Amino acid sequence: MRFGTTLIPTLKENPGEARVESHRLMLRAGLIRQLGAGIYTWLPLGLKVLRKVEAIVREEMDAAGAQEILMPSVQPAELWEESGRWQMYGPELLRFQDRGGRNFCYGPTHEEVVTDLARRELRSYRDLPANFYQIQTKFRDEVRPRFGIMRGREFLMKDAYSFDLDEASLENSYRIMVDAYNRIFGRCGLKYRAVEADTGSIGGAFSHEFHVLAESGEDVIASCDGCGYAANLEKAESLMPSETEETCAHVGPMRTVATPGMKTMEEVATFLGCPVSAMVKSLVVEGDGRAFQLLLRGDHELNLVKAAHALGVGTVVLAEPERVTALTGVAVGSLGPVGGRLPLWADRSLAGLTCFIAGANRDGNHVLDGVWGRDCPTPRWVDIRNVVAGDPCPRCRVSPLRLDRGIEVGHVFKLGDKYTRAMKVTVQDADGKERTPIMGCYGIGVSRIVAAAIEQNHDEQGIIWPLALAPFAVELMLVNPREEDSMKVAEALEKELRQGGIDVLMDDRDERLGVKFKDADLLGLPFRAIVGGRSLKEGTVEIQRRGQPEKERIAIAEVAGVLRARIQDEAARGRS
RNA sequence: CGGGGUGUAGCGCAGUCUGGUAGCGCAUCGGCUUUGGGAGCCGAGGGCCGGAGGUUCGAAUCCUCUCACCCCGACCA
Repeated sequence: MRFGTTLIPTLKENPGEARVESHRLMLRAGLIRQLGAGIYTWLPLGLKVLRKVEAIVREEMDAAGAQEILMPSVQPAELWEESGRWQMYGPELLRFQDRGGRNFCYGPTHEEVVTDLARRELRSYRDLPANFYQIQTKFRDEVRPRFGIMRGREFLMKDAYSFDLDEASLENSYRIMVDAYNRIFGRCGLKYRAVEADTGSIGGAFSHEFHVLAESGEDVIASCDGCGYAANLEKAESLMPSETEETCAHVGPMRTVATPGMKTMEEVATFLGCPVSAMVKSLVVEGDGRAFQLLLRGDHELNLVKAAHALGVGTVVLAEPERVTALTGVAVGSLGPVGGRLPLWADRSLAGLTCFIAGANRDGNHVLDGVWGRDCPTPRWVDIRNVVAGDPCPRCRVSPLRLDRGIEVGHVFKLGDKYTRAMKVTVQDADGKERTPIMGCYGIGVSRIVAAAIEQNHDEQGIIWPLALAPFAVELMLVNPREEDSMKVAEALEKELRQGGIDVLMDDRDERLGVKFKDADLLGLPFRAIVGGRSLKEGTVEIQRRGQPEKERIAIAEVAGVLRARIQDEAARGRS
């Protein structure tokens, strides 16, 4: 491909709206252009990258025995009513009507469609296990699209759905997908981590997320360098403290002190001269029509997902301050465990406090030297907080947990019979009995991988593509395209490389060399060959690896061979 | 959804407070020079100042409405 005749609109200046490096660089390198909030056009170079990711995903899915299909992006509401999600799904679901007033949605996911396919086409246990996948455009009307392609509303996703007769078979299908995912992300040249994840409202035994590690990631993942445990923050467990903490020198009788006008934990802690970690904060949540008072150490954060599990309710929401007062008779700042109206559920970490400081359930007052079971009912000890860096690993109980940020690029989980049951999928088993298959579902954010790869691979000058994702392996730069000799050498080299199966972008523009260098750095193609000028006079071509400063002069006749060898070498190392 | 911000040339921005016929840099086009890391000089083209309504002799500028995009928040009492 020639630079001069391809739409590669590079930008010298930083676009104002971009907040993360991948977004900035994708705009500056001319990979994408925004059409609306969270909606982007892929320009030629960006599309090349997207296709590379797609190809890797497709190869590995095929190799794992999954069958590619393509389902409609527009889906009739009836299917969603059958599964119950027409009501359950919130405003993220883009709904609209056809000319006859019939309801449709633009698919944010395809469980309903694939399940409908399964009930029509799968008859016998001999048709199982089956795994269908597609690579398709999805639309989710995100509350707040941001970071360019990273969290767009429209995006390209690979989604796969497996059907098995029993749990053991599903286990196997699931494992095959996890293996395939590891190969996919490895081949993409990404530093990633597979983590245990919450299964959400769908339930099911377990679930894994695949995260590309990056500072700008929106998710937090906890991991243990000692034993390899890794989980996202929603899921990561905290342990019951093994020893009690001496929070009071002498445990005396409980006292009440006035803390007029103090609203935050910090204000009260400062006033009382005690650490925030010795204080107990109370939060009121509601779920399934019931209200609960949750207790946490002052320096800990509530985890709503874990709280929902602990309380045995579907979802929980934090009550508004007015609602809290209505339920408890106290303003939020003075809520506490002593003499309250609501059932108490406390994070396990509080079991380690010999005594506590908390709101007094009287406006403007706090209690000191409270003791569980003496001054208030002993709460139920549950795991409802976010883990923090340094917490002991819940699995090996030895090493400390570390927290990293990640970009979720893959998610696999077992669906069970949620959809097959709701939509009445059955097959006959060997005994001729009707059985309901169970499902697994496996997603990869194809377009998000492009952004994640850039997030992980760039410098001040621009992108540094992993070889496997680079739109071209080589940029062939002509110092002066008007020189006939240079052009001849470059064209011969381009032809030779192409015949060797290597993608080449030739910068044949009649621009100043500096412009071409800057653009080359920005585009970040792995290898660069510079034809012309002083090196050509001595019969050589300069080659350079993006990200490394050295340039090498190689005899013209050998350039293609050297480049091919380097590329093959890197590709081989990338796969191992 | 709540709060804040911004819409002016392809891109980045000034001009808005204090109304007076729209500007800068980059990019684009032409000419000359230059040519190994975003060149210099000369010249040129390009604007429904997001949209609608209003106030005024006169509106990018003031008022009302509206649309779009961006940011922050939507758990810490």
